[in-house]
Amino acid sequence: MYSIGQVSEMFHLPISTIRYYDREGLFPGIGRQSGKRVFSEREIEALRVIECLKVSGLEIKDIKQFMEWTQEGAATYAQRKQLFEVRKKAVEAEMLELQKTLDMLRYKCWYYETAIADGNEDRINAMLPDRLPEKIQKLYDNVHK
Amino acid sequence: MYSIGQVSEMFHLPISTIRYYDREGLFPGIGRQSGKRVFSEREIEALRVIECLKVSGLEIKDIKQFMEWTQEGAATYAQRKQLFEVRKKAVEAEMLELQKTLDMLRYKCWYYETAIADGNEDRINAMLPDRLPEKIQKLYDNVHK
DNA sequence: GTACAACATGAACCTGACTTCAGGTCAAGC
DNA sequence: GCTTGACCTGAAGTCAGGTTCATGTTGTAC
Repeated sequence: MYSIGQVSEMFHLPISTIRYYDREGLFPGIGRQSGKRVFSEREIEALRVIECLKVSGLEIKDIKQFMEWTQEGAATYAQRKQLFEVRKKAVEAEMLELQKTLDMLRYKCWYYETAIADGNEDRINAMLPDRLPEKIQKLYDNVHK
Repeated sequence: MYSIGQVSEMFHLPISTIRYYDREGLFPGIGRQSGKRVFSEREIEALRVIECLKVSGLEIKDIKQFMEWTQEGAATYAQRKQLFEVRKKAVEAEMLELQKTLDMLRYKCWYYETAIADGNEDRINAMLPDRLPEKIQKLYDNVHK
């Protein structure tokens, strides 16, 4: 059993954020002791799931929906599973986009390294768009296709 | 040379967004023809960089800063290179976090698959926290450490 | 019994990134 | 010359996800 302050430290979240989550219904049925929130293992796991779903791109109101489903027991197993399947696909797609972004960043790093070495962009411009060093050409093509 | 409408289609961005970017200074020195914005290869490449930097987590005002650097020529090569290096590290860190998120999502998918098969969570709870199937145990440990 | 830290509340405020709105310009086709 | 479509503007509105504020309560330490 933890106080809001302890949870704040455990998850490196401001207290105001945790209270905001509670206000938004992310801890349905959280316990109270003389007015103070009591975080049990249930709420701790809820927070782990909240972090996960947030990173996956889910909005707070949809996380609330999920938390309501967990209150309804076995009847909502299927919905809950589907939610995680959908999030899994979203994260996989996001990773592909980040991979492409990384290629652009790597290309730009090479670009400015070269520009710094040359003192200008003339030599690079002469190589564009299809006479770049092999590895760099791949990055360039991947992003400028 | 493209009109704002053509650029909107090319990048699947609302016209209002492109105008907003211009208002925020993301196309310094963009051309005009009888009042209308003219997007040349310069602005097209700018938009590719904008998308990249946005995905990497950079804010609009910092992208504006970068665009100003590109106006200043060779004097800012070093700053620009460093910006991309920093973004590269940020994206690499983000990918690590997404990888962890994916492990949580995979664990939860297994969890609900199993709960659906069993009709309840009793058998799963009996396996927790360290008697899960080997592959699942790894996901679980990775997330609940 | 009073000071203090840690909690509580509702309401207002903030920020970033857009979007919408009301009204105006411009070139092309009829 | 009028309509139409594509463009323009500044100002205001929206939305998510918090944060801040003013004020109040509670349990413990001195």
